[in-house]
Amino acid sequence: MGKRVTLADVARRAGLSPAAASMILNGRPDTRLSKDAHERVHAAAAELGYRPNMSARALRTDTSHTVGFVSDLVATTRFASGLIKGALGAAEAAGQVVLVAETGGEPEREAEAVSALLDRQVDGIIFASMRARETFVPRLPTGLRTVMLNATNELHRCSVLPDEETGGRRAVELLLDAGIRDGILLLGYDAEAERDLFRSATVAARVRGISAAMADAGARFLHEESIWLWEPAPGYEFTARLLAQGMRPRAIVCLNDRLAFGALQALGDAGLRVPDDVSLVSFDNDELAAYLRPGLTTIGLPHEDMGRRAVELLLTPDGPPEGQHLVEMPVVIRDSIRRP
Amino acid sequence: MGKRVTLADVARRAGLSPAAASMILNGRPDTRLSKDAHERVHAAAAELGYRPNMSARALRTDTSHTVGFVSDLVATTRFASGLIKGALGAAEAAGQVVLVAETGGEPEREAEAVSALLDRQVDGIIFASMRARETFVPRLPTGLRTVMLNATNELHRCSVLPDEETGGRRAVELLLDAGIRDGILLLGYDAEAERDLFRSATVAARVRGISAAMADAGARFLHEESIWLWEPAPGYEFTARLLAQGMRPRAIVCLNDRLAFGALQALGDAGLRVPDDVSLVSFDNDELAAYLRPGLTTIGLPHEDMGRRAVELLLTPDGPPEGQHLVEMPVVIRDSIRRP
DNA sequence: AACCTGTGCTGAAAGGATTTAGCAGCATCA
DNA sequence: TGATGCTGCTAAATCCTTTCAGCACAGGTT
Repeated sequence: MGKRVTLADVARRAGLSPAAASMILNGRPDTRLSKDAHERVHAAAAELGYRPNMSARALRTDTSHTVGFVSDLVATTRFASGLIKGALGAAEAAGQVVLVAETGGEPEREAEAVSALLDRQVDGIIFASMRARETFVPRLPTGLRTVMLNATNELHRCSVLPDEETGGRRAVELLLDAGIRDGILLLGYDAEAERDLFRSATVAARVRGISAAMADAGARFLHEESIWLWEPAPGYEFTARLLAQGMRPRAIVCLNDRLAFGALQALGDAGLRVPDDVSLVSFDNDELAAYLRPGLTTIGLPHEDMGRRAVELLLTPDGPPEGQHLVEMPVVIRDSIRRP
Repeated sequence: MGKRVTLADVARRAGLSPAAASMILNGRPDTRLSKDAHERVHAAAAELGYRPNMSARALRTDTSHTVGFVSDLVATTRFASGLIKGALGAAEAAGQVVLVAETGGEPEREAEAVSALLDRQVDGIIFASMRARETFVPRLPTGLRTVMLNATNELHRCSVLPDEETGGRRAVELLLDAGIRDGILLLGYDAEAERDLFRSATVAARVRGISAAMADAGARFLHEESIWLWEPAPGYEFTARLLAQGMRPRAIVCLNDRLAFGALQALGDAGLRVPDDVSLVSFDNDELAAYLRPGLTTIGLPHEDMGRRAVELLLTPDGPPEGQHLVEMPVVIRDSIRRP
């Protein structure tokens, strides 16, 4: 029953050919169809509630108004879903729809996912990564639009990344603005980490920004503690140990919120109050950061903005512009830095 | 360059008509094509790396091997992305691909999203909800397959829900198994909450299971504390107040992990140790639950299983079977319940 | 009168798969 | 010998949209 309305139905009702109706509905510029014809077609389309059949259109034009989103991980972190959410929003705004695939980072699944998307004639593919910065991408037909999201690739040069360097600067600046220049402890930087595929580029840039801001202020860290695993437990242990050694920092920069969580507990156990005795600033704006008391002031990862940006770049009329597109990291002020 | 391989190419190479090739590749049962023809076609397809054009197929058959996933919220909780992840996995296993749309729960966006999916001839739509149990669904063409995920709807009778009642029982049973029958405190139940659209059904079933298990064991709660906002701060405050009043529970059942987080802090501040002095069990298996020390023993929400299940139901050959399909909640044992 | 030039529109093909109807050849049967 | 049935395959229509080539007519030139 109730078959879908086709272009032919619209054309018939407007007393025109499907060809004319098609041109009019697509707003072809150079056509010579009368004003009257335009009105009749639009009226007919509206009255019948016509919606074009995307499969037919895709078959003919090889564009589906659909973008592919291939991610190594989807559910593990809020980061991943933030990227997707941003992408969905931008796609919706552009009248597109998003095909999502998860690959676990396995090249075979990735190749299969890409094939499945190409079978459906997606207009472009976003490759998002949660774990590796330089990311594997299967061979693709030339001319396919691609954007690397939180990732880079030799062959696919348009990528969207958080502006970690500026973010790093901001963290330090927050402390400086609070009048803290000395006695700052850095928690989490690991020279080894730079060689790690996962966070190498991220961490390097973040630390670069931190160092630059310190240097600009003519300040030096009281101590830099390398920590491999950025989780609450090590954060707790290292902080507790330093405190036990008699170190009395005025502030701690933690390279992520989970370390900060641990540090916060250790400070509490040592009878030190945040932010009165010690200020704390960290990175990521983890869900955690809002739960803690005091709430963590943190430099957030701009998940949604990045996802949004990726779609916008993908749909740029002339194709995605090459280059690293840096997205500003939000400064989330809570209560872990003392008021000046 | 390098145009895609079409069915006609395969047929030509196999020395047959496209019709024959189509039947063979689709494994039509009643056809009378020779064994030899079968082999030639499959060989040709493999050699050329043929992949069918889904748009063409969809145009002809009105099936796209694509499922729609319409969700009110995508990024807010791990719950949402877990549902998606599960759906993606099951879809991949079934050779399908997933079109995701987010609506914010707004009927207009929802209607638009559904239209966009129907334009692409999806084989069915999953309606997922994070916030409302009885969920709005726009009018749909008859015959479209639908599954409600973490939601219910009058007209669309196939839904997937967590088995909260059994989950509630499990929580209590964990305490009973640890030899704790008395001095149990219930934190979070709110009679008012039952009337709240969001978690009404969930909470009601959860509490029903808890009560049933207690009754079965002939046990009664030491105290039941209603808390409206299930966040760490209220968890802390209510627990601290009860302790200050001199209450000394042997165990606390928290209706979610965030409350438990607060309770844990309050217990610590009062000098009580978990699990030695007080055992703690809660719900949701929030990210938080693993971070805390001790790790929270919790009854998890089976996000991924639910997402997976929804796709499986959607693709059931005879259409999604009506009814409430309950998914078992996992018991996540950590260290917040004392060993017996 | 023949020739252009615009104007406003249409016919038909194309895109790639599926599916129905049916053709040719051969064997069987009466 | 003609009818019948089976086997193995193909021609052509169909799904719906887009797009190229071009038709018919009006009005203006030469």
